[in-house]
Amino acid sequence: MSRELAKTYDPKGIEDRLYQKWLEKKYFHAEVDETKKPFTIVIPPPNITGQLHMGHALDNTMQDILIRFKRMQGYNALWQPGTDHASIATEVRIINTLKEQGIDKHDLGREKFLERAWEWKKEYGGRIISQLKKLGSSCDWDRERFTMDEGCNKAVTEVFCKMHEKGWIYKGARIINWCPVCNTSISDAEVEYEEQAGHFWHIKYPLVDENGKPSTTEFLEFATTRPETMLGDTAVAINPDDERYHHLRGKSVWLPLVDKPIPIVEDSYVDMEFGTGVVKITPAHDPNDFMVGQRHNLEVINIMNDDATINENGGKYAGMDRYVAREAIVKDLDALGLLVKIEDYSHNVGTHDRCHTTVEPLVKQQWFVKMDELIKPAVKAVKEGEIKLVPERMEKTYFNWTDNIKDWCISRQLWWGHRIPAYYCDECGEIVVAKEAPEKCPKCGCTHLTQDSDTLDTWFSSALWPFSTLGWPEKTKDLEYFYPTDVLVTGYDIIFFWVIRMIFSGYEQMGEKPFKTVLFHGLVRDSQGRKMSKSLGNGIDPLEIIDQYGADALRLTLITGNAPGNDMRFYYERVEANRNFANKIWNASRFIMMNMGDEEVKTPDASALEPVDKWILSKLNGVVKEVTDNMENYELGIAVQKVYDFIWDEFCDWYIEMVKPRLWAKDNEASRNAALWTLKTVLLDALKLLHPYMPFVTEEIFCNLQSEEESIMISSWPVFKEDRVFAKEENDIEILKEAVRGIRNVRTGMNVPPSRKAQVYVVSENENMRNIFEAGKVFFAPLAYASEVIVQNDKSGIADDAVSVVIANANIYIPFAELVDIEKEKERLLKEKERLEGELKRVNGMLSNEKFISKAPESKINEEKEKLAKYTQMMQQVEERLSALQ
RNA sequence: GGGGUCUUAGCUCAGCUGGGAGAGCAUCUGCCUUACAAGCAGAGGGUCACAGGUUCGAGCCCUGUAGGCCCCACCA
Repeated sequence: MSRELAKTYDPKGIEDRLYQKWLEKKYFHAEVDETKKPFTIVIPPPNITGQLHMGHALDNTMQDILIRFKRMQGYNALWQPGTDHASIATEVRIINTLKEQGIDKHDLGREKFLERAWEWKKEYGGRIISQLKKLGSSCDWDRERFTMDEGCNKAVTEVFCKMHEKGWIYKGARIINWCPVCNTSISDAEVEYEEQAGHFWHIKYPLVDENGKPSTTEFLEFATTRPETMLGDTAVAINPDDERYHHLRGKSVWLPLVDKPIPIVEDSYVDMEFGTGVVKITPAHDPNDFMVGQRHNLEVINIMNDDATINENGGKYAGMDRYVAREAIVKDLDALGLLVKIEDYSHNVGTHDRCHTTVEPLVKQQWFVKMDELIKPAVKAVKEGEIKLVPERMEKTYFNWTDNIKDWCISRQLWWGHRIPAYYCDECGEIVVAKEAPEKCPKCGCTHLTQDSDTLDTWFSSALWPFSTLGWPEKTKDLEYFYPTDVLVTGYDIIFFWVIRMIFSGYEQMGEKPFKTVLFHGLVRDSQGRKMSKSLGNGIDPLEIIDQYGADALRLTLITGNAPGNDMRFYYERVEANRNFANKIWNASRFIMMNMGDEEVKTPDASALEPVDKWILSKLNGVVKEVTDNMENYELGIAVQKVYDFIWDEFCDWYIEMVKPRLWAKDNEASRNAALWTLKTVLLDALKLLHPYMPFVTEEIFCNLQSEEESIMISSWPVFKEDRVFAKEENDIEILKEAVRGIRNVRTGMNVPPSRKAQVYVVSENENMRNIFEAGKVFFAPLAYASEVIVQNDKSGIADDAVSVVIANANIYIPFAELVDIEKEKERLLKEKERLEGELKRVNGMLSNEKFISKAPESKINEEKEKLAKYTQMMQQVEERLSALQ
């Protein structure tokens, strides 16, 4: 059999081939299996309009890591995939495409429009899925769902009708946020506040005199940022405690331009300290004014059309755009002498998060979800730890929202989405909410009923995603087995839109949480820390990175050096470093395979294992535990860092170098076999630990290394083994490593080329130390560039001017004769002495502190005592050396 | 206005429940040593933002200050 591997790892070709194999073998597929414990993740469904960006890449890499980890641990792992119809985002895209063809949405008509939308879905819905596959995502594609497929539609209708019956979904005229460009209402969560430079118009309204006419002498002054809304003013308000205006109680002012009197009302909402302490009240176009209006029974006059032009209530301004009307009104007020002054003013303006149009608050009939009761179990669940948020601080954000919850406006004046299952009787106006269109009106019996033309907020269906995808409202086996799901992985930016809504929906519909843990990640930013955005053009395409460096390198880059919930910056240099890591493992494996050749590696007797073998096995054992623990705690960055360090530093840089002489020696088959077996065993376990992070390179090596195994992704996760703890060997090898490092250090300090070998004397009165070095000679010699290693218990036969390296309980001498510069050597030893003095001072300081002795734990005290002994001993050696050089 | 978060090596960031400061990149010096130059061996570089406090002991816990970022609220 041939085990030839290319000299560098090239992910191209390999990745697609392996992914295809996994698909064919159905490794991603999960079925209900009562003999196994389920582990479930539902994907945050990407928009059908979407293209894979770094946020998706991060989100899905994290999910894939968790799913692969649990699958290897023996869980029945289901990663439920699907896509979101993304009502408004998709509708806007289609409208724009139509516009390019010169077609208006309304000319096309609803039915034809929806046909186009479905075509769009067919064309682009699959794009993001194929991109997720490039990443290596091990979703169960057989279960792919869509928020507007038959099952999800059923779930939506079911929930709407149920909640309506319960009175938790209602229709009413409330003040809502209106987007004049998208022509629809939007929820509070969709409003994004932007700081904008504007003006503050100081205006005065004349008081109404005894004759019911506007006074020419008395005025009430106030300021506004939106003068055009005055057309809908139905009062001005003052604070009831404001003595400056007490003489105006019960009076009215004259609303100019509209020419009618409006009352002065008293309301504590008015801040006396701000401006003149007078506020104009426009109930139809400001949320606060709306509430004031309700308290004082004020008339609500809507002055705007859906496209934000002034309507017939605006008199001569009717037909003007809101900003045109603003200018005209200011001009007219000025002409009347009612404009006091104009100030520059910077304030926050609500905009639509999709199109950034300034939203217009206005009063309209809409459908709402009543939140006060619904939210309660969702609050309780997080408060009591029933649902865990990772990192924990996200709870603050969560509660900030739940504590200030307002009813959720769910109706949208859009076509692409779930149509509201409400029907209106054309004759008597009766409203019927039902799963099926009613044949006739239950009130008047007529057969002319029209369905509500609105659709639902896109988040209404995604709120049901964790159970609608498992078959709800049917009582399916999947639902029973896989629900509640285990982890939800998502960005903290959609905690309000989605996470909270899934939680309350889960409790309300299922009577059970939708997931046990929410793992949040942050944003992937560019190298300068800016958000990646289309307008800045600073986005980095994950697919290009995959093409250039491989999916494994990309995945590792997104995971390393990052704690949960934190934003991260993206650097090409880091991808490169991770690509190099893939290559490093590739070459280590190549080395092992080359040495294995075609021979069979037998499991050695325990006695055949040498100290180095036990050392690396013991180290690996520790890493297995650390990695597993960190992954259980969702510390993916720390976990993979441990694997990385172990593979590169311990395994490649030390262990492989240490066993080379044994592999090349022809005379000791048992030792060679033990080394090969250890190499293979450690590599295989390390590959398994790495597999969730770097699925492709690990699979390729795994299968090359042992052709009879079909896949690493269905192999079992390594476990900590008590019988592989070798404390003594771990300790002994560390001593040898320290000695090697010391020798290398001295040599480079003297510019000795590696090619110049020298004798190395190890002198120790300690028998154990001598044994350690004797046993390690085979590899110690080449690592320390020694021509010969001589271990003895005294200094006999060693030249006084030999270079020395001091380690605890031993002195190492390298007689370099002509290369040694006595002065430099003294300098080096003095520096070492200085270092030891510092250490001793610190240790002595601690140990002579009575409070430390009485309060610190015993283990800590013993630790320091051991150090004291070690440093004292080393100090003695250094001093001896110094005096010998005098 | 409320809340969160960050400030650690030249850069980007780790640092879990408090017990002698780490990584990658960058810089410098040697090396083509029969897996890997996408590599190997070594080196330099940090009053852990500042000021207090708790503690035998603080990068880590508490309080305050300064600066950055984010979220929420929205005084018209």
